[in-house]
Amino acid sequence: MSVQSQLVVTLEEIGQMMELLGEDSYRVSAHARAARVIGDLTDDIEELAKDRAKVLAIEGIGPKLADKIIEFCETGRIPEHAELLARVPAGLLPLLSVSGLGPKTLRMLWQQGGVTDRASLEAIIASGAILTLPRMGAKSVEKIKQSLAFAAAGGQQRLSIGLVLPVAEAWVSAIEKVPGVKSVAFAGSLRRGKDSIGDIDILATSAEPELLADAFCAMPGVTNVLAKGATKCSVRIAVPGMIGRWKSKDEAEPPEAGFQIDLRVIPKESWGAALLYFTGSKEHNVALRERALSRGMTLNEYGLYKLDAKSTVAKAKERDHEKGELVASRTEADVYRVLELPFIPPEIRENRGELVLKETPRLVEVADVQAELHAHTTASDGRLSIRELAERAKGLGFHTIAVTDHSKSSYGVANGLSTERLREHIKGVRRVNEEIEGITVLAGSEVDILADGSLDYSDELLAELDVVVASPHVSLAQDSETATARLLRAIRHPLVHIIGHPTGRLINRRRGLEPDIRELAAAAKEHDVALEINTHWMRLDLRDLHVRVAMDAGCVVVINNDVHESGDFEHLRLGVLTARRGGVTPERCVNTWTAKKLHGWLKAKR
DNA sequence: GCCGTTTTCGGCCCGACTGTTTTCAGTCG
Repeated sequence: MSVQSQLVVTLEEIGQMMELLGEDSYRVSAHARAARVIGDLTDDIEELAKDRAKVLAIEGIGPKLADKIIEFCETGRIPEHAELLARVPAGLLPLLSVSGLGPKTLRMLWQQGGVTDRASLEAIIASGAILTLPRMGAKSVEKIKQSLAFAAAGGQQRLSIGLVLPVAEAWVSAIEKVPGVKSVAFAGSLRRGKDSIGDIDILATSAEPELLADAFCAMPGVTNVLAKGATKCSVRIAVPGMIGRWKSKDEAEPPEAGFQIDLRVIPKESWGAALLYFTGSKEHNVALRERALSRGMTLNEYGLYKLDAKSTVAKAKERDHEKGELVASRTEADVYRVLELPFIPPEIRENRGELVLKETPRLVEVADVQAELHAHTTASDGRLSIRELAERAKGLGFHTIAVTDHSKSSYGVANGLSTERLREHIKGVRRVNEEIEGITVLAGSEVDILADGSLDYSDELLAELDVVVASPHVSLAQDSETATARLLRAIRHPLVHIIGHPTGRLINRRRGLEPDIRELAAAAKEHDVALEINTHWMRLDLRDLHVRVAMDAGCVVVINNDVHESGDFEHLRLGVLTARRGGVTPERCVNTWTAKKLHGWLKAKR
């Protein structure tokens, strides 16, 4: 784990332990916020820590937290963390993530019920002793019991957006068919395009809210109704945790994940305010509400209200919005406009600097993508022939498709091509390119970056190819320093155009390499190499924060579907969401370029 | 513990639902 991730965990734990000790909630949230901003940092925290002023410049970091952060970077520890660990049973911390168990309840269970970990919690539930504790009735205990069982079955994990998006879309269509329903949309992290999703938030307007609530809770697939009210319902459904080619043959079918769907029914005049509110992120919302307050307004999910002259913050606190004049609520854009902001695309609503934008950024869109530069055929481990691949790409309106089958080291796992087979394959690609009209078919390779950073084919052979995608496939547990050196060597190779799925991570399955992305991005900029955003739902690699680093460094990216079969082209939207989260504009994404510009870029390395 | 176009002290976003309560605390998003 990098120093940055270790620091994030340490700060989070300090906050959690303070919370369990019942300390001031603002100190608790200061630590939680610090953990988040450190986690989001695209600068090297160890570098920053050498200059106290730079640490203090981080939003939400004051003198005390700055000292703790610097001490951690210098010594690898924060004394306060150890002191707290001596006072709080370590076994309590994981219980905080059990749904329905909050800090107050856990603290009470600890101090009055002797609970110190999961086992002791289960014991007082089994013995019935828990029922004698304050606010612990039969229903509450049953909920805790269920949540524990649910967590033990692995039910609380986030799932890849690629698995969740189709489920959410199916639910939206089902809800649209309920009588009385007017508008339906999903919001939350799904709308923001995060790579993994914890639950689905759906927003609806209806002429008959009660009917909708009943219908929603009775939908096929619902395994559990968690809450049901007039405007808000929560249910749990089952979602397969894994599908497709990433499951090894001897692996048992993974358990279905219990997944939560929240439905909010709102008046149609509040649509924009509600969509804004439920899309989040929470941090973006908090920042918006603070902005509203500073302008004499208050924002909630029903609208933006102007407080009259004398009623500023004090009036807002009375939660009496009847006295305020509604100034915006119908569309998100209306709310932003009154707050003197441009429309902020959902993907960048993370309170990572988007509130200083003067105009809406023109982020890359699915329709901008005109080329695929990473595709496999039956020559290695793909399902399509060269021609089928080219026809499919042409059907999507692409001007260019690159055939990039695996290289020789991947023979065992992906039927990688020997030198001889690649030479034959190039001829086959050239032939199809001659025969087909309306699309350029390029000869390339997804060449393995070996453990030491060397490439899997000779330079002489690579020079015959139009496109070289260099990717790591093996030795994905290397330490950070080795991984950085390995990838830097590939970036500096004069014949390489693209670094494919740079970290090799698989969502929920494999951590992958943890190279210094800042160094890679700087080198990629210098050598004009594109870093790939691999769109496969299991990869989404580069991930959003890495993309942001790449954009900050001034380098270019490519959004590649890593096509193995026809359906893989449909992953494009996932990669585009990730790119947008990283702030990618079309001019910085090589496969949105015209054929002339893209081909010129490729030829510059030949 | 942080922060400042009314503040260097006194604030810190807002609302729905549940369960255990006779008016609200806790959790969640």
